Amino acid sequence: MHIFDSVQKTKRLFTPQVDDKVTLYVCGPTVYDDAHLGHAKSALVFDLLVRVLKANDYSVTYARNITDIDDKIIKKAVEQNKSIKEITEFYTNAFHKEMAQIGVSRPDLEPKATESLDAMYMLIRKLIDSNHAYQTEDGDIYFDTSSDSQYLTLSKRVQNEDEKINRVENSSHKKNSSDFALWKSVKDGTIIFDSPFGAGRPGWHVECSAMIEKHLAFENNKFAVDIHGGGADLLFPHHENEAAQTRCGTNHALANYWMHNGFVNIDGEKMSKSLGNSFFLKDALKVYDGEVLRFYLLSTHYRSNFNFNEDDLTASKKRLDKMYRLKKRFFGLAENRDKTLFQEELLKALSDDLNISNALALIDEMITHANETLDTAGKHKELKAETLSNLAYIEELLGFGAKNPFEYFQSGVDEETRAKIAELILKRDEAKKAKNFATSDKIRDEVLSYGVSIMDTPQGTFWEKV
RNA sequence: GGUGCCAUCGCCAAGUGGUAAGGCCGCAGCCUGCAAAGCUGCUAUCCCCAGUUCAAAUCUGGGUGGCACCUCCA
Repeated sequence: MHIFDSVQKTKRLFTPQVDDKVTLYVCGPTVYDDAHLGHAKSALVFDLLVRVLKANDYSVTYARNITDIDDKIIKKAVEQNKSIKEITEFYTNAFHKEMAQIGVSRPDLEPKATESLDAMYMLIRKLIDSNHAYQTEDGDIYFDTSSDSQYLTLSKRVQNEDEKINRVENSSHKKNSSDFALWKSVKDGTIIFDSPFGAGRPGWHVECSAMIEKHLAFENNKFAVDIHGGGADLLFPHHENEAAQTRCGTNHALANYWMHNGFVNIDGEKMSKSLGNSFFLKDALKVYDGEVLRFYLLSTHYRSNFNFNEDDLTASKKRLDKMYRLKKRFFGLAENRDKTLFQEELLKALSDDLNISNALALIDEMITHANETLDTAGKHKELKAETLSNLAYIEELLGFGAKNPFEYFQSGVDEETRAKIAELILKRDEAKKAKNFATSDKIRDEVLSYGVSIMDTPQGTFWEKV
């Protein structure tokens, strides 16, 4: 398997540190608001990565944190006169529910900041003891970036001298402008945790380093985790700072491979609250099927920026429809799990830094070939077995096609309408049998008025929601 | 201003030295009572200029045009 390492900026052969065991850590959401399409994209990308790693016979331990200590959470709690816990539980539950709707499996570990304070204290202690961190007069603890000769090697950033001077003047107690908070002492009497360093709350960056150390890292490994992932915007400063903390506070580097997913834009615009709420996953799910969203958001390479657009989504849906129509032709038949050449090629494509475009092209070709063979030789036993196996493999590896195909095409249509459509189709079939085509076509128009299309097959007449 | 990324058919999108995958849309045809679905066929030389090479979309230099990060952010 090959992975593009976004720090070394090159595609590297993936080799775990320990045998066939892979540790993966991905920065998860800060639970102060609803998940947007960007959260969905990131979760989907690493969900796919885990599936592909497993298909390559790796044993994967995947951790994605929940940041439930944060200034924005506190702000919201104060605004809504609720407890921190009420806010974080609400959004954590919503996150889980929405991720499930787009087929994202739960990670093996989902550490919360509030449950990892001990690990943070330990790391901060080590950093202070080794002179990589210092406490100011007012109780804040900062990481001393000048103490780390490798600082900024991750994001390959060059510090701006002018800015450096300005910031030091603005922030009275920091030694260097780039120093970042490990611990913020309480100043306004809001939310506090009692730590050995006084009351306050941890900085964002230290949460991840500490959780990785607590849950995934082995003391004497060269790297704390094999792969560290997250959105492209996290490279600096978040990952840079995480890496510095781990490097200076433990005896290993943070990650061997870094993966950063591209951004989701809406109709060419960067997502922002001023654009309204259309970018919330929950709102997208009101309009589009979760699996269609999954397919669409995964349909382009994970490192590219993604432009969310309704026309493209529609085109993408048609591609998924085609797979389900093939599944219809096999519905009810027993699954077969023999490994086929197609499956080997599919895995090979995805093992090349998750090349989804090549994978989807292979799927399209497989579908076309299966349809073609089925059209010309309906009772092709071998083909049936192979196709069933292929569809099951796609479901496992990519999470596409798990639904009942009839349900897939008819989702969102209420019982009453379904009954009415069924009744009309029955009438039409009678008219057709009597070769009364004027009547049957009239009935068809009536069926179509429900926003569905119908298709006559050897197995009978079926309808799909348009 | 600093750093970095990108530019492939009407649209989406692979391909990083060996002669342009796939999907959507469109056109023609097969199938069908007619449709729909399915199938078949057709449609680009890769932003511009210069260079390296037997060979470049792929490498180098220059240009033009987008975008991202540098503050919280997936």
